[in-house]
Amino acid sequence: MEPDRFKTLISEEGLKSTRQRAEILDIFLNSTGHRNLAEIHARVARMNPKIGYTTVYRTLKLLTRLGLAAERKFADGETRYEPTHKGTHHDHLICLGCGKIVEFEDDGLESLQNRIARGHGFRIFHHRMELYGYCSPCVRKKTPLRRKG
Amino acid sequence: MEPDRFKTLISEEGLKSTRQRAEILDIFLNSTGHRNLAEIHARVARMNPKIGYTTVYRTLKLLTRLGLAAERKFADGETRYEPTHKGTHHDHLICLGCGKIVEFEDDGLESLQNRIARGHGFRIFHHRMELYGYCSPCVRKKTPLRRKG
DNA sequence: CCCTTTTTGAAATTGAATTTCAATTTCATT
DNA sequence: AATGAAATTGAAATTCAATTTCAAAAAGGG
Ligand SMILES: [Mn+2]
Ligand SMILES: [Mn+2]
Ligand SMILES: [Zn+2]
Ligand SMILES: [Zn+2]
Repeated sequence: MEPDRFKTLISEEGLKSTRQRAEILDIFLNSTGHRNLAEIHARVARMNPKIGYTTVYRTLKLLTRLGLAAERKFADGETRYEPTHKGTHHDHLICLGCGKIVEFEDDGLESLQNRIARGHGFRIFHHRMELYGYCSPCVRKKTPLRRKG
Repeated sequence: MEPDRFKTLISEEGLKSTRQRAEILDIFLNSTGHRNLAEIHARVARMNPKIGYTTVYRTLKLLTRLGLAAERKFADGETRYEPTHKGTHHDHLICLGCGKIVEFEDDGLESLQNRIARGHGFRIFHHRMELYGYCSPCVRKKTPLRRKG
């Protein structure tokens, strides 16, 4: 996102455009997703050690409100953030071995969820769906299946 | 679960059978699911005010290890427990209006999840799937659609 | 530049989850 | 029934992320 578009977005909300917010957004958007606050703050602080943890916290909340960030809570319970610039909704495959997170999108899954909800008289607004298991490298590491000889 | 079967189960684990554990199990199994610790402890304390929060905490952890309880963390982040005596795996529909939780099971969903995981080279061990929306009474309350006249 | 409002950041607070530890209880063994 | 080692209990302490507080600093409209 260009700095100017962010300034506009910010001021449309009646908020002020600050150096801190711009820096945090920049760093956040240019890093890989699913990071917790401590990680994001560490990265921000490497660039500008004056920026406090609280400001990073508040800015990530703000970005979430603006739709630029998405808050995630996987099984470990920690709050993580990911940029939404990829735009579309997606769910997650999470490796219990190495922690790798793979994103996926499946229309069949989405429509099945809606069908199930409708079957129970629910009108769904969002869902949460995470698949926990082992990625193929980790499966290979764990189960040496059978060796030659 | 009969007290004797619990005693056996407990001692098979090399643990001791105590009055507290029996009481907590009894109360836990005879109440509706998805309760947080404070709620479970409150109910236990009503029966026996001598039993401490910590013991309830540890006992629920124990029951989870024994497979008699399942730990759940829905979107509010609080840890909740439900008895597993219904046995089978299920997922949840959660009403954002009234908090009602509806359980469902859908083989098609389960197999689709496995298919998706396999497609990404993952071997899945468990998953988490919650659908958030409004139940029909809450939908009716929120959107008075159209009135006669 | 001025003034009001917002923002910042260090420190304090909150609250659930977990650990500590001395006192108590269990239970296998006499 | 008494003994004693090992497990359990429960109040209090600790942990730790999340959130709030508040005085000082910065933004930005006029
Ligand atoms: Mn993602
Ligand atoms: Mn359930
Ligand atoms: Zn892996
Ligand atoms: Zn409802």
